[in-house]
Amino acid sequence: MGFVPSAQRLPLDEVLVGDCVAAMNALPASSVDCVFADPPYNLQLGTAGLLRPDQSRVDAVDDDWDKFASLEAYDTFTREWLSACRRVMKPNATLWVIGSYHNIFRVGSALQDLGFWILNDIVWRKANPMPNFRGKRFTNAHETLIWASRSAESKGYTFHYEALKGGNEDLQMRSDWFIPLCTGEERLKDAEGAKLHPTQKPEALLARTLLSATNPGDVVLDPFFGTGTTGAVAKRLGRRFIGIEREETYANAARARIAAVTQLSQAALMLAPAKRAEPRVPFLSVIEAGHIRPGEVLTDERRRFKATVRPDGQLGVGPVCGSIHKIGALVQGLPACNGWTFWHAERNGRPLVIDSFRETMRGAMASAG
Amino acid sequence: MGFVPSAQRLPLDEVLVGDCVAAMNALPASSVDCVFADPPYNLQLGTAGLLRPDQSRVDAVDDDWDKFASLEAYDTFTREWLSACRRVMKPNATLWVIGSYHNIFRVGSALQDLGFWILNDIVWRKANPMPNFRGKRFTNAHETLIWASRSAESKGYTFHYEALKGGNEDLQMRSDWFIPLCTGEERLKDAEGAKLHPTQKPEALLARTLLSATNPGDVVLDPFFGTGTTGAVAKRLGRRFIGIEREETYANAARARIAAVTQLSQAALMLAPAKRAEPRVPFLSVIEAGHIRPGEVLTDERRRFKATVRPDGQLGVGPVCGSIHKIGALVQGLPACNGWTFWHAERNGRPLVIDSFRETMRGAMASAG
DNA sequence: GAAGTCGGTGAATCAGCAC
DNA sequence: TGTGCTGATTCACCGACTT
Repeated sequence: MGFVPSAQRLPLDEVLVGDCVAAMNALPASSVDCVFADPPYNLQLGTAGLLRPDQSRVDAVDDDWDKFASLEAYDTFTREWLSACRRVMKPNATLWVIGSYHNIFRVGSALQDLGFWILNDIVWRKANPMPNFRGKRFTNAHETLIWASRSAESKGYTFHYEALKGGNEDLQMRSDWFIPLCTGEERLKDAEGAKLHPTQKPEALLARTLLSATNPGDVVLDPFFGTGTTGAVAKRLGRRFIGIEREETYANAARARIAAVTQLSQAALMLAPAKRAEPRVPFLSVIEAGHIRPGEVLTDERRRFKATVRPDGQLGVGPVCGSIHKIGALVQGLPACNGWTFWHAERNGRPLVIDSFRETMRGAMASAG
Repeated sequence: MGFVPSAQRLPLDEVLVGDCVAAMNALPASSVDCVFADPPYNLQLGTAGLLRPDQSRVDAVDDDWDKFASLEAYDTFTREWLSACRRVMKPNATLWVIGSYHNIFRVGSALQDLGFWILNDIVWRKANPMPNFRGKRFTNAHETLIWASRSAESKGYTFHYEALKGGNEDLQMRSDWFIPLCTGEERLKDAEGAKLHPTQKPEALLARTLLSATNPGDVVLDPFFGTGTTGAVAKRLGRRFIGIEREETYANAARARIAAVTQLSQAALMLAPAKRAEPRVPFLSVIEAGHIRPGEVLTDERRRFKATVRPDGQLGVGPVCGSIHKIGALVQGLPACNGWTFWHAERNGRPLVIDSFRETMRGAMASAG
């Protein structure tokens, strides 16, 4: 432990190096307004390593800090750091934790057991997730954040409802957020150009949490500071931070990163989220929404070709089945085909292009991002 | 308990009325292929009731079945029904559970503790969620499903990867699903026109889970059957079901609802054959069929590497010979290689991937029965 | 300079069968 | 049950490079 902060004074806008539980226990009680925590996920990967289809190796998280002997050991660790957080939180402070299905159920249960009161679970929908290379599961395309107040009695927590609504085209901000991964310029690299930290979070994610649940000048504590995304965003948004990080290398990188950040003007602090490209609509969703029935026969505009709609969102022609695009190409003998503009369903005695159903769906999805 | 099923016979396509743990314990072990469970959420609402902005009262879930004395009582209940499910699941069966932040962390922790192996967490993004009337939180716009196999060793579970991909415009199905709430015609009403069940799930949600993770003819168990959405969808998709429901009123509504459902045609049900189920074609057969000549030189697509086809179906590079896969890995210096997609033969002056010969062979094999 | 191509990569609990 | 062989498998984005 390289620091001994006074029990009276908060080490503001500093990165403390050491074990987070010990460091938090050295801070005064009831002293921070918000906690953001990105704890180890306890991934338990296989020993063989995962290969991509091109035989390159996936650079997975295999760091020592993510290794726990058992679920019980992980639970003990979780209760300890959550308890330490709770002690330093002001009565109306709130806590954010991010995790995946590997750990988030353990974390959620533990914080309920400790008396935290869950306000929302938030889904970070990744714009560009890693695919599932083996084709054995659904693409793991999201992570979960839990937002909780210190207790059920903490009614006075900060939540900028109106600002969030204004930044969301006057619709309430939902619990599912669509945000890209941290890549490109934003991703910190080491001298060799490799990623400096395996799990650096996007600043956009932190920005939305801090804008939602803190005021300018509030103190934000991050017990798993890593390369300091929380600190960088806090400084830019005019919040104070306390970072705790076990690895000196990460702490140093975080200090340099934060030093380069400048605070936004007060006026610029509440930006509207950028508009995303039009949402992609799976053909299966069009069936699920009831626009097209399973078993219905689709044709081209001039009714020369026919195909049957399957309940899984594929089209069938005789024994062959595939996506709307693939089957469209097949029946025409072409290398490719846009199924949305090729296939039609009979409505009011006339062929209606299925792309019109997609347009309808997009209208419904617009409010949901 | 109004039923005593034989330990030998499965009560298929029936609704059993009674406590789900007792009912499951009366079923034979290792007998069902899939479980879908929508347990009580333990909502812990305040006693005052929630008012909309126009002062009308929100018709919230306040039924007795959703009341538990404490988190511990809810955990005990959860472990009991999950254990009973696990006993009746076949070794490669999978379990789906749906919940919200009130209960899903308890459920997820409990099933991990019991030895289930989480395959994915799935986010059901609601197209039309109820707004947050007080403006104190984010709109609760999603629920979470956990998909788990019976144990980490259950590698042979059903997952229709190719069919899902085909229904999603040839992209892997992600873990976030956008599906509307159950409303309108689909929502069951009582004699007064009020909703019959407070938490009826949309059939589209069940359809996607059953299409993903079961085969036609599979047995799907639902221990919290309610008004029988699982049974209705299972019947329509050609699956068998076992429903267990405590309330006679709901069970009767479910029976009537399911009786009115007709199964989709066999043609509409047929799933795309999984790629791995396609017949294996030895490389030697491709030579024997005359698609490739012994002595012919194969190359990679860009003609950087060369190998000679031997009459026994191996490839030779200088003094070394081996399978198309082994030699492909060798020349590239990789640990492994799919020779079918790596090697090309010159046809019409251009490299043609040898996998296309395999496709041709498969077509011939299929038509030959 | 613009447009297109190519390679790299992201918190991953990611095989099945014969012997 | 363990070992070893065969073989099935990826999407969105970014940056560097080529045309």
